[in-house]
Amino acid sequence: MFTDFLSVRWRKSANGCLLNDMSHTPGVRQAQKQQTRQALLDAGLRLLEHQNLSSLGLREVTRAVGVSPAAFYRHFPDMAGLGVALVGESLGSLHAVIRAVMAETTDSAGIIDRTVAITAEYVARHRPHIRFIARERYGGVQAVREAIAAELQGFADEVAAGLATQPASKGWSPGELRVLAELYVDHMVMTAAAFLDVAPDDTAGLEHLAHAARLRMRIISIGRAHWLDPQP
Amino acid sequence: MFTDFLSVRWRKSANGCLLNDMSHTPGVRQAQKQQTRQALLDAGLRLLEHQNLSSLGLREVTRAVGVSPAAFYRHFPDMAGLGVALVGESLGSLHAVIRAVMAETTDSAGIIDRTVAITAEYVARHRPHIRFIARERYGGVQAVREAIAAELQGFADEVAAGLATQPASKGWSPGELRVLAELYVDHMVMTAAAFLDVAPDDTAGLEHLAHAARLRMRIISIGRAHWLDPQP
DNA sequence: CGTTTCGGATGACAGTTGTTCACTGACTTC
DNA sequence: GAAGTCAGTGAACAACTGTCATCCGAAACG
Repeated sequence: MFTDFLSVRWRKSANGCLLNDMSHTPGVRQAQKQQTRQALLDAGLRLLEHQNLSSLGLREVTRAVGVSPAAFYRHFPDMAGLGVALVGESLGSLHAVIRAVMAETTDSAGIIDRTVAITAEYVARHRPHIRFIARERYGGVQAVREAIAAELQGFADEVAAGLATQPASKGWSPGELRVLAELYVDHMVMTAAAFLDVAPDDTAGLEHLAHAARLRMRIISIGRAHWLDPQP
Repeated sequence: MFTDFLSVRWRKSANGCLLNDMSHTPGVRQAQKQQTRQALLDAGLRLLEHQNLSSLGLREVTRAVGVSPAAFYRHFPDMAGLGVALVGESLGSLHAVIRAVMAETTDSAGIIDRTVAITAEYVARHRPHIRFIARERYGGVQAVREAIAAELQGFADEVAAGLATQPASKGWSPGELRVLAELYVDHMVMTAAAFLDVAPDDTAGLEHLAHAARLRMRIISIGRAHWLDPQP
């Protein structure tokens, strides 16, 4: 009954875009499949707010979704598989954000304020995702660790490319620029993780953390500006 | 039989130091207890190299030690209890190291080199402990997370106190100094975690990481030196 | 010496887990 | 409209988990 209702809903939208991207196996079947796949991901993420991926049970997830344990295998080979999928979901949308921030041409103080503000907002909007990333970055599941590391390296690549175009990078070798980019990325992760430790509605605590984050970025920024000065 | 052999061995050493420190309940009994307690900690740490604390089973640990599952409760109320004990064991000895490094009076470049070298050596010598800290810092067990956070805050306190005595800190407010100290501590943790990702015998990789760590510290150090410069 | 203390062993308890299997029935394709 | 695909089911499997009441025997104590 319920499934029927959903299938009709999905058939309509499938009719709307019949011959768009995927040629064969189009329509209701795949839509329903991706729907329960997404339900598994959502339930997993929710359960992971208070435990580690390595202690999250397969049955626990399927029970939360309301499907049989065996159904899990139609979507992921492992719990590690669900983990890597969650990494993509958590960090995938950040590439565009980073590119946008790096493309802005403002003064140093302005870009620091904006970076911290965007980080705070992103954490506020995707709390469980960020918590998952922080928790599993050095967690017990190798595949997930590697997926996160690859994603963060991608971020560092983009930041390094952005830094290279700035006039303030004159005199920096590519290797040094890469280290600076990684420092910025690690600082962003560190700040995001710190935001997780205060309640989402504790505006005073959040502002305190944001202030500290801006201060740290300013120190790094000043160090970058005086990098070529004669050393004492 | 095996227990008998051990008890005789311990009786001898207990006779050697009969009336030393603890007045009552002295000797063999406590020594044996602390011995298996340590065995539990060691086995736990070894098993935690490839998994998370929240997925580590009580029976798994006792099996590795060779004692019955019920014996675990004589030493820890929980697996979380074993976790907090491991935090103390991992980070306790670092306070002295940090104090020693902060007390040294060398030039900025020298202190950076030494800090990175000491970090690398400490990681090399206590690999499983550091891995445990990195893994559980944002892990799924609240008590352990809090224990780690408390220990790291203690480090930041000591670094802040050390920075306050340096002439380079003129013009810094206590709050700003505290942020700087936390930045140094976080950077140390970040560097230590990075060391874990390369093989212990990969000297080239280790030197590459150490080089990057020195570079990052130099950026921060320069930023600190020019903190009071008029901003452009 | 006898008595008490207590670290550890034993065995059982009720749950839970991951994985596999044949299967059903709605969607897809010809 | 018949044939095929395939997401999801239900049951069963062996293995495992944390916790408990109970007992044992060596160390500690008077």
